[in-house]
Amino acid sequence: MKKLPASFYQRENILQIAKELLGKVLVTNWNGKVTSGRIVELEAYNGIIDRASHAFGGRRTNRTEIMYAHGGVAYVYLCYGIHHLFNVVTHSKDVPHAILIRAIEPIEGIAEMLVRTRKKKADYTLTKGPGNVAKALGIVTAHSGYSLRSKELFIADDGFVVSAKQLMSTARIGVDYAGDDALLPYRFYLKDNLYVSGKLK
DNA sequence: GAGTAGATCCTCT
DNA sequence: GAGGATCTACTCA
Repeated sequence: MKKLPASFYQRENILQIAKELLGKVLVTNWNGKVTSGRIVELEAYNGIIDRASHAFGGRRTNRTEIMYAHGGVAYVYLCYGIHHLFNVVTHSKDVPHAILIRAIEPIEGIAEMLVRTRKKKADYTLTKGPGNVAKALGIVTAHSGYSLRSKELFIADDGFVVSAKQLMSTARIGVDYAGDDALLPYRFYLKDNLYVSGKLK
């Protein structure tokens, strides 16, 4: 397990980063409770030219300020008053690129995830969907701005290789308000993975 | 199995 | 004062 270097996040091509982030392992370690999971679904938000992004048009507010930081930190925000959504900030300073982690496949600390999500048994709903990912990993808005190379929160490479056959891309979910930009194929996921959100087939 | 309402609160206008 | 990068549970069939 190797933590991804800062240089991984600070590249310019967010789609390239998004593809490479698939299959990596997201780990949290709050108060000694380790939970981790493999990233199986995510969406890219392509900065100021992306209508679906909070930073569209260069909007800069207290909330989105984190997106303008250098790559390699977390951007967490509250949606619908209930769900914490975890994003990875990429690119260099002042370019608000971010990648939303939509689903992971649990690896470590499943018992702890069950407690956090108040579920009775572990199934594919445990970490399916962005709201559940943050909940299972214990990520809340207070962690926004947190480094992804810290002791408590990081993304690592455990040698898992995503084959070209598994790599799927589609339009993003839940961004109908974004007009034509909602159609961009910026959502990436691993084919046939149970934890991928959206319609079950 | 499909469709929809309700939860619930921070952020920006 | 409105609405959102969502999820769950409940209804109805």
